Amino acid sequence: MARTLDDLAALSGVSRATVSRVINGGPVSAATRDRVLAVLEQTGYRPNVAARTLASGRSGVVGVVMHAAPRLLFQDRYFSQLLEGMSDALAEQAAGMMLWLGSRSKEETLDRILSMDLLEGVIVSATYLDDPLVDGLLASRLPTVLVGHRREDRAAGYVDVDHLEAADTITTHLISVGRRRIGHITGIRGTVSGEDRITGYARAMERAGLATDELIVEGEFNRQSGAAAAAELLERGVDAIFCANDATAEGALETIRGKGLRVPEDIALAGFDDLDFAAHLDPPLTTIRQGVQQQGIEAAHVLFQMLKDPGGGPRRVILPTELVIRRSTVGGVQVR
Amino acid sequence: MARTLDDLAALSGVSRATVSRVINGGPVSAATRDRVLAVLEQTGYRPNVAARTLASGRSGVVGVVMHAAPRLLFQDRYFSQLLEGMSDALAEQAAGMMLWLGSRSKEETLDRILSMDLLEGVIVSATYLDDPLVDGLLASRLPTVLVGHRREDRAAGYVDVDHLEAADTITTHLISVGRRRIGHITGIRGTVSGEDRITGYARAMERAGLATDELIVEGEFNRQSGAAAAAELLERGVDAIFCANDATAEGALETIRGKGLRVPEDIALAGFDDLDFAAHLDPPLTTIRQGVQQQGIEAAHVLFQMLKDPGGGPRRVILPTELVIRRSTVGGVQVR
DNA sequence: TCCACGGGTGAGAGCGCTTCCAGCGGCAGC
DNA sequence: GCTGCCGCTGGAAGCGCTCTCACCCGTGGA
Repeated sequence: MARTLDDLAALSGVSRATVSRVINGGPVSAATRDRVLAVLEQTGYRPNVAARTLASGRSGVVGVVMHAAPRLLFQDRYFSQLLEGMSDALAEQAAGMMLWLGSRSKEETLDRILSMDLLEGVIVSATYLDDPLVDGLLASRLPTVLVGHRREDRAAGYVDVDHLEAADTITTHLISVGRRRIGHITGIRGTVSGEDRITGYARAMERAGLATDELIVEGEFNRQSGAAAAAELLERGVDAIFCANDATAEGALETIRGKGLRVPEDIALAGFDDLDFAAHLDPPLTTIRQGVQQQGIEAAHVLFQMLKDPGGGPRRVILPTELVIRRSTVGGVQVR
Repeated sequence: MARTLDDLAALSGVSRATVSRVINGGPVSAATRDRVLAVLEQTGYRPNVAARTLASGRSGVVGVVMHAAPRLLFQDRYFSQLLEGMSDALAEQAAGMMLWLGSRSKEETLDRILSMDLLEGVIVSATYLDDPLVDGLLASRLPTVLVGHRREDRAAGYVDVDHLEAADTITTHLISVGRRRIGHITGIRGTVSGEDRITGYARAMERAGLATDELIVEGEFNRQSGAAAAAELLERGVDAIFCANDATAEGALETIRGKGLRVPEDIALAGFDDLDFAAHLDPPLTTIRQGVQQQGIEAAHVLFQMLKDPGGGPRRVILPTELVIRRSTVGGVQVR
């Protein structure tokens, strides 16, 4: 089996340079091209990635960085869905993807990625507003796409959903079903999604002329914090709770029922994410569906775009969300 | 900032070869070594991976292959935990990891991995007994470690847990609490874990002199199939069900309670995996805990071992499992 | 004092590929 | 018929590193 360009050149009776041109789309006469292509086909030749990278700087390998705390990382399906989406989209055009999870410090991870000198671009999932890893990548000359983050000030591409708008929508839904004392259990402070959802909630409340004093309690995107925060809100008196994500809502639900209260008759409950279990809660949870897998796919496409047309400026994509109304906010009526 | 070996050589007043020796541990006088190390430190030099790979064949990059159907892939935390374990272990010694999920056909994936010519070794998570991807990797000269699979016939390293023994243990536990008509809802046929768990179950039953006729129903490792299979088993009459995994058990639980039966009074229920939710079911589920993350870590270590000592023959690791007894098999008594 | 030896070092040849540059032949224009 | 141009092609120079080989020099034995 032919392994190197020289072998192929010999087999097809042309020079190595010409074979390289055929592979990379350089100017070659039709006759020569056909001949070489035939040999290429028949030998099943694949270029050596290391050599190609060394000579040209293009490797076809892109990096994916998901530097989150282990307990956050794969706790829900967010990162895995993202990964699946990216993998599918990258499979079409890239040679492979290198993955960095949070096994090292951010500085160390950044250092390794940059010094690798192998990557053509990076997709980084950033959950926190401030992230030195993101800063470092953006400061480098490595084409970078952010997922779940927005930086207006830089030449970075990004993909995100409009948390603010979605939070506004679901809060407005709660208002529309007659709730007035609507509490909010936040996500982790300092995260993009956490902060944006707070803002969206506050905006909807304000527009409706409703107060939010004492109605915002800090959570941590998980069941335990949801349960604790819900207890606090119940004490302060609420008729609805919008939780920063589904896991938080699950915790809140436990607390609410533990106190002998009914959902949604006494307390309407809403989440965010529409994870698998949301539809299986009792009652099924009203929530916001965001196409996480689609975000992964889009991120890959944005990166390809940036690689293909480096001068074209960064591309920004905001994906739509969907309000999924279930019985936790509109009891009695059978929805979905 | 110094970027190439030549720069470093100039800076430290030695030849490129000597700098390379310092980096790679060749014979160098102490004085020279110290001098070069100082420069190395101060410049923060990192070797170019592509060039190093091209010249030596060693890249420090290992491949991780998880070629499963999307619905299987990250449905539960199995693959993500595996990934986290590997990532942590690889971080210590490898430059990076390339990931392949099931976005392409197995043939295409295999082809890409092999032609990449960049990887030092591969860790492949194989769920099915027969897998052309595994065959192809083993047939190549690429050092390969299997996770969740055993091949006695080849020079492959592997890491696995003893499903058979574990299934025997949990079945024996059901017997020891007085059950006699113990049904088994299998995993997907043809998977290593599915088949081994059947065998373990059958072995325990046989040893106790209990029949298994009509007591084995095929499942698919998920809730839906568990619910359906349980219905069938209940019709045939059972006093206990051992499910091939926790998700299956969750489905079975729904069916059992749907028929107005009590767990464990009427039907004792056992699962396998000890996923997060197992402890939160009502009643909490007796199951087998397997250290998935640990499997990932071990797999990385086995691979490093093989890379360090290629002649040393493959290493095989079987990790222990743990029987976690909860109220789904021993109601009344408060366990855990 | 001479020779054999060996640890430490540098020169240089690649690894497989891309890409610049020069050259070749054929065609149009004069 | 000769020059000029242009499209293709091959030669060759690297990309940054590893590793073999030869060499240098200092040491110990004869």
